[in-house]
Amino acid sequence: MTQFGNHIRTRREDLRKQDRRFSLRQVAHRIEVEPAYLSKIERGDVAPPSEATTLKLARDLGEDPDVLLALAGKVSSDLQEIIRKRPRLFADMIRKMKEAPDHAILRIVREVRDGEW
Amino acid sequence: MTQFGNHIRTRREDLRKQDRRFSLRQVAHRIEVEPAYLSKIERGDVAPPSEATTLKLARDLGEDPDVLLALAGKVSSDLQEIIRKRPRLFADMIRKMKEAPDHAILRIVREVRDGEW
DNA sequence: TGTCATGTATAGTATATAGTACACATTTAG
DNA sequence: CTAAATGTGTACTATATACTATACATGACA
Repeated sequence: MTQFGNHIRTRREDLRKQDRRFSLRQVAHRIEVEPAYLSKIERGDVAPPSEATTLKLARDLGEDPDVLLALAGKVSSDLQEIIRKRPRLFADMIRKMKEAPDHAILRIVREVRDGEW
Repeated sequence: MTQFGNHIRTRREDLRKQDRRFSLRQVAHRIEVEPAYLSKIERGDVAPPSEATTLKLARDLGEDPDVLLALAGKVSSDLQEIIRKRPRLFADMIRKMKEAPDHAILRIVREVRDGEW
């Protein structure tokens, strides 16, 4: 199950149909890794790259960073920091939200955005 | 700033006043690490231990696992998994909650617990 | 006063993480 | 038809992570 590799290879090839600059080599150059390495990543020959490299990749391919990190089996370090500052509170909240349907969570996000406190 | 080490040394020594079984060596034995290693952890001579070892330590010392993991600079892998399953939703929510005061978050936890969806 | 438990210093190890470097065969484009 | 660009196979490497093993000095206590 090399979700990550398949995903970015598909995405890159899609973009490439419109824009030749999305060759493996050119993407690799822009995100500053060796072409051979990106090749191995796309084919699932190696584990997904570091957070930093994943984020560059997300930007280059126009993908959601959190989604791409999730596919890489990671959670953004800025989120982790937020949790670590109030571990009990956030751990509790997240575990409770585990079973909540999307719309319930969305409603909460909306409420908080509207500054309900 | 070796928060983790200081914290568990203090905690262990506190417990020890009531119970001789909280010597460094005996705790180390129960959580299945070498005494020398636990010693170095407590003095901040090495980085905090793995998640698994931190959890054993939390149990032995009667501490909140999420808090101890936070002091170790980590976030519980079960929380990470929850986030990774719905990355956009949870990333959004957590970032919005960053500025929210504790009582606002507590209210939300309560609402969700009461099954408001 | 000897022995038993305690904490620690020193040295070493296995595994994972995150890549680089280079050569090579194949496609693509002028 | 050839020069450049493309993707990939192979062989390394540096650094971090997470510890173990052994030996030793110190203090308690019976």
